[in-house]
Amino acid sequence: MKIATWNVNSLRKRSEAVAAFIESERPDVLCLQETKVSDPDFPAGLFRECAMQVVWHGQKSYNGVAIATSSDLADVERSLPEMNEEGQARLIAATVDGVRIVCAYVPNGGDPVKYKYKLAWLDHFAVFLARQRQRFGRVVAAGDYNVAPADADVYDIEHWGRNSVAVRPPERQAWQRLLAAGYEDAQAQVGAPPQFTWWDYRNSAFASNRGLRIDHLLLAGVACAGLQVARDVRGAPEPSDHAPVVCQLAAAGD
DNA sequence: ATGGCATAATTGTTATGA
Repeated sequence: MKIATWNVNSLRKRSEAVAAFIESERPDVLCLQETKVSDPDFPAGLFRECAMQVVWHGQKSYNGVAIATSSDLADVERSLPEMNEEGQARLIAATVDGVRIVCAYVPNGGDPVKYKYKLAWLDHFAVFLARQRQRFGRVVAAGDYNVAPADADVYDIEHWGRNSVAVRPPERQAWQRLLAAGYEDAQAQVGAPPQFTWWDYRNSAFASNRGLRIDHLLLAGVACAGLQVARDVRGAPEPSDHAPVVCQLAAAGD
């Protein structure tokens, strides 16, 4: 099974890019974040034309997540339990071919006022992931985590700033608690050098490869056989500021 | 220290992102 995750920064703005990515990469599962579209306006036809089923959980203007698959979707869940009072659409989960797929858009928390919400969200997410693993056994939790787990996941930690978003100790500790819920970073499984997944729109950050690795796939009960960042997608005209990450799962029993 | 750029909401300007 090939699983891709991509923060598209507006699904409607990126509809042609999404169709082109599906056409070229042919993922079995595609997790999308920052769809930025309310549920009645969700462009489901885009996925029908690609022969994919899709489920979504969105809101007006901000956030929004979706899971598309060329197979069948079952047992769909929306929202993180106990974090729904904020009304932020950041989580959707579904089962595809016996693998539980979790698609998450973790709060950015760049604003100090919102940082507490990010940390609270991550703590609830750790509990959610532990329960998903207990219930389903085989889980892939993909998405934009807004955490660069190590300094190697940052182009230049001193230039970015050790007190800047995505690298502060509390959010890195929260990331460790996600692993402690019984998950392994697909990146760690393949052992290759980490690749950035996000580059600022400003100051030619992509051209000079000043990026962060903040989009991840956490695995429980399954193994990653190959992991790639689709950098060409970030280099295309009018791109999202994130590139897709593509994970090939090892066949069951491997 | 701030802004750079992009997007959605609107249609001049603000909220948000990482």
